[in-house]
Amino acid sequence: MSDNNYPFGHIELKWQKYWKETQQFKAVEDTKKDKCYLLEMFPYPSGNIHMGHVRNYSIGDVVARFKMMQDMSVIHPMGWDSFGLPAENAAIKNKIHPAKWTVQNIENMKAQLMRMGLGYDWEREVSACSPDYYKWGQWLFLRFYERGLAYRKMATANWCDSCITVLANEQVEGGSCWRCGGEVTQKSLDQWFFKITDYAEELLEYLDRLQGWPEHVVAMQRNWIGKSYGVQIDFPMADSDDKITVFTTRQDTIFGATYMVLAPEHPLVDELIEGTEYESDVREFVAEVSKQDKITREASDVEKRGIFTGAYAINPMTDEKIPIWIADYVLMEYGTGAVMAVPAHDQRDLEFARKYKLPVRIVIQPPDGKLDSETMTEAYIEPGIMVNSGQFNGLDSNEGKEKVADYMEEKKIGKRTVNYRLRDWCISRQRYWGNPIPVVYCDDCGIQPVPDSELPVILPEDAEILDDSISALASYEQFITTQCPKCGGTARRETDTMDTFVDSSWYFLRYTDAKNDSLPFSKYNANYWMPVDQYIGGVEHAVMHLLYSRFFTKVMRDMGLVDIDEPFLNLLTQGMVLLDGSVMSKSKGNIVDPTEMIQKYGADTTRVFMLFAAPPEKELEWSEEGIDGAFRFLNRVWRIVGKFMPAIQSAPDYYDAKNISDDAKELRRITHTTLKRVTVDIGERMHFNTAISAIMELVNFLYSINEPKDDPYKAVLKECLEILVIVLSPFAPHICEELWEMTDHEKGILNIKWPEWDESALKQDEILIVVQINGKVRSRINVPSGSTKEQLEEAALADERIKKLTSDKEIRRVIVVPKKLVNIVV
RNA sequence: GGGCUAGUGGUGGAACAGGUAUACACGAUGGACUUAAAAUCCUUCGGUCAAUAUGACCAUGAGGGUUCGACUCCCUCCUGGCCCA
Repeated sequence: MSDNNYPFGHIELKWQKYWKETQQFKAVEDTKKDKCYLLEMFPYPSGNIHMGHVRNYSIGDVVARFKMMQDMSVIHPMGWDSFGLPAENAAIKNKIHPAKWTVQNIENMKAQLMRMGLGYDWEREVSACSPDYYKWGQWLFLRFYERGLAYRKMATANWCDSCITVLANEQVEGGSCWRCGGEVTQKSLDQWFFKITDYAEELLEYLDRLQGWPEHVVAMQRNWIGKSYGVQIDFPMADSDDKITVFTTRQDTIFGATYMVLAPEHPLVDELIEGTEYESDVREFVAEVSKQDKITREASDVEKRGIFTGAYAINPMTDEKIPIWIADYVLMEYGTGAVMAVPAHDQRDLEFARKYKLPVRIVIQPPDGKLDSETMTEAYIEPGIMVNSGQFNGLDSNEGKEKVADYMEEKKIGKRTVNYRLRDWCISRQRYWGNPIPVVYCDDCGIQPVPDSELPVILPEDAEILDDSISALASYEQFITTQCPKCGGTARRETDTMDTFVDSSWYFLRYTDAKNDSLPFSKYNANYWMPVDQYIGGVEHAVMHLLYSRFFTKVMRDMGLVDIDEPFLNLLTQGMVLLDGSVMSKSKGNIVDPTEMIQKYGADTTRVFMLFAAPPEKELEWSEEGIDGAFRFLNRVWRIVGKFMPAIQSAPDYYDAKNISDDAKELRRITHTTLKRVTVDIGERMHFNTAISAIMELVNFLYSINEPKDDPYKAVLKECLEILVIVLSPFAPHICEELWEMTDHEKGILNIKWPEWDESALKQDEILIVVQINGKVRSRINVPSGSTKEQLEEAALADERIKKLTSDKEIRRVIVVPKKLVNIVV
């Protein structure tokens, strides 16, 4: 690198110091201004920032600076998602306490973010593992509990027999324990849940109002909630008074239900087999299935396994006796844990029926052609004409659906219901490094919430973390043993901690009032800043984090803490930064550290390079090719401003736009075109790569013009350079602050108002029109910019080349698109 | 397996509402400056055929379709990526 480059090291530190000292990014609740809440997902403090952070936070910073220059009251906070498993792993590996490890990492990463020149209001910093934050997480848990939204039930967790521990999902690798490689089974434990299903309908309904969200994220959430309309049908048992309730959306196929299938975990299973010849085989099968994880069980490419229970049910429509089976592909969590199997019209049922030689009966025929129940290998799942269905024969199956449901309701066989795929949120984690669930267990009084006055339940920092075979909390006696808040007797503390998704479900509200010590946040502040105007984060959070945050917001609204329905007005889901085709992650060891790049080229270059590489929502395959180009560009800006400095210093402040030379007019046109492109690209499209390329084009143009001689031209040039520095400043803030100061302006480009482009400056006298023959470009003509359709057609047909090419042909049609093209069809 | 998403020159990408495909940049090429190099500045660069030109044809993962006109809309397929409580 040569000495001719601009001195970025000196400049960047100078302005970072200036921003800090003058509190440029302090957020103020100013009711006279429009507010703008700009938020990027807070990072997990893993130790160093990575390229994904650089991308995410550069985007946010550009928008924040842009909004500030548009004279809005901007809040742009930052914090730390600082609870979670990696801290515990690091603790075991490096013999360092998670708290210490986390605090070190935060310090380090905070310095790195500052070195990037990112403008945050650090006074509002939030850290999930700090007691003054997790206290309010516990407080919220208790409010959920009071409202019946937090409850305990048995649920399965991943369990490693040789490590004698619960494993998080990410610790299970292909069905085996990540540490010992031993078999992972499913173990039932009492766990805490949040009743998100109570809000399923509202979470679904409000999706339509999220106009500022990408459609695909809305679609993912809609599918996740998975609302379906169907019927709950009671199937009486053949030999007892019991009944089995199933949920189906295809009640029109019930005449084809030739057997039933229960989930292995179904509570009725024990009863059905007890004391029968099938008992031992069934129990063995149930035990085996319990080891399998649910994704594999639901997958349609694995062979289904099942076993007959020996019991029969009655199909209430046909009065037939049908066998009851148990199979791995039915899950207790969905619907009622029991299904009526219609092999002719459900693929999984068909495969199962073929495997176990169960009867297949066609009850829907396609409109064209006929199915054969003996030979069919593909279930027919489309609508058709009902057959073998008693009084419903001949009906269209869609119509039949309603008729069957009506009949069932009338005969009290079943009733219409709505089913959701969404399940309640298990927030229990059998881990140490998380927010303790504020509950105690008393032998006499049962489950007792910890009183508000005793919050927070402090996570003991002196607990020993020996290895991860058992949660450090669960083995720490001083923590466990406590007094019952009700009777004062000896009681045990809950040792589960909360899922870290709980911490991230309301941190955006804490930012609005981060130092409040009597409430999670004040209603006034929350109402002033919320909702978040622009949320930016990785697409990998499209469902869970964003759904949980929406849920929390609605619950907090119902508690009266805040008046908004939805937390995030506009959402930008940033694409991943990939290396060799997969996400950069510590576990894969393919992290690229941005520090080196900042050292070598500076923060401005790093930011420009990152944003120029691709539009934000696209995934980005990492490559350093092009970093030189970004650096070269900033140097070109530096030099061209220097070159024209004398000219603009002698320029008058004003010019009459109607009275300037053609050259000046052209410069002015390009300047205002650039201003418009950048304003729209940042403010509306959020496409920073094209904004930067527009600025590059302006700079290229500046290199092609001559030294200005007359005063009006100098004044236009001065305006051009000012606009250049302003529009570049959100991307490369340090160099632009410096250039702004150098060109005789007062310090602090953030205090400048973002200029508005002059629409009249964009006009061109002549524009280029394409002339096509049969859709192929055959000529280009220059026409006055205001030409009418008729004038365009006339000019196109008068063109020499077009005349020649059409002379021996018959013109059938002429299509004229004003300002674009003329297409002649021959 | 389900859901979502992407595929354009040697490379990253542009084309915003169906209207000039390849802007901007990287890289490469040739040149200017220099004793030389770096830096800087300028030229050329999708493919095939041409060599007369405002030239022809082909090209946006593959194959079909709609249209005067398709990277863009529809159908089928192939290949990557993300998420799955």
